[in-house]
Amino acid sequence: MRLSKRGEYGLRAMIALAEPAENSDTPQMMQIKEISLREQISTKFLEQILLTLKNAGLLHSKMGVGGGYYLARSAKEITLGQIFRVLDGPVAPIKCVSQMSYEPCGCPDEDTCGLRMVMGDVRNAIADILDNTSLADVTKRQNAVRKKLGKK
Amino acid sequence: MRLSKRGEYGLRAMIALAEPAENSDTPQMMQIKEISLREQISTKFLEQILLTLKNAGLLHSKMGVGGGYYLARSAKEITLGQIFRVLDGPVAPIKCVSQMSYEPCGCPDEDTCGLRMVMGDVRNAIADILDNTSLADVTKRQNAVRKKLGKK
DNA sequence: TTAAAAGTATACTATACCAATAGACTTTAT
DNA sequence: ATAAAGTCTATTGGTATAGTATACTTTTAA
Repeated sequence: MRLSKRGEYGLRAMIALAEPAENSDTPQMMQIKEISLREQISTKFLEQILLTLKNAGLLHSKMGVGGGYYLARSAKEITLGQIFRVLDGPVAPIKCVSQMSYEPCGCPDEDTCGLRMVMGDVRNAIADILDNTSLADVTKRQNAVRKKLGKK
Repeated sequence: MRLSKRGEYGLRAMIALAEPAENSDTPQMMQIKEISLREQISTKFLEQILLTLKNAGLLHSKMGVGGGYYLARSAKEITLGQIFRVLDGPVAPIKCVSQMSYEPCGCPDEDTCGLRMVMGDVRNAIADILDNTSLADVTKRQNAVRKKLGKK
């Protein structure tokens, strides 16, 4: 049940982009370098990832001097599920329970397949979290912990 | 969030081994061929998988004519989580929230990392299902559906 | 006692995917 | 015009997946 590095870096970057915007409604623009430095991610690799996210409509960008990336929508309207699916594909552990890319799995009878039932539960549990957690929820939670620990 | 073919086949095989034993307390023995035929799994590949499961202590076997594999413990006492971990490793989507094989993930500060918090939730949701579902639970559920649908 | 059934054990292979790197190209502000 | 920034395509090295092949050992029934 693994999150790939692409997924991890992409999620981290999106959270970073959501963070400063926290108290303003104007989208915060950040440069690739800025993010890669702060999150310790290979710049070139991050380039690809942000591009993918942009092509998927989750990010906008501005070219040229003083450019950068910014969220395509407000942090409340972007869920981790959306980001995850763009970078790592379906949430389902097995294709026969996938909503976005169903495929039969070769068991004798899908209707009575116990593995399928359980994996369906797992898929729903994961999707429940990822689809109901927005970037804003994440930054909110981070701040709560920071406050509690008296950090930064 | 993927279950590998090894994991899928292994779980399927274990469920198959749990099934006939349902109403008896004596462990049901099945041969590799029998299982591979019924579940449409490459015999040679399944061989490896069952061997792994055996070395992990979840299966026992009997060699020679009339031999086969059977569950090492009763179906109630084997959970899907145990099987999964043997074949596919940790349940956690990211190492920094893994119980069985923790590793830091390189974010600036683990305590306040939002991604880590959410992935921790995901890990717990998955583990909750997998560790609280036994092979007996699965076969029970299968039978309930069979009955309801009037199948076989 | 020996042949066949069955599991055990290693090694190998082809393919795909992942993570990262490289380099050339395009757009934009100054 | 030039430098800063994103865009695009290709390539690389490594690892994981999903098997296949082959030789070996143990057990049992004829």
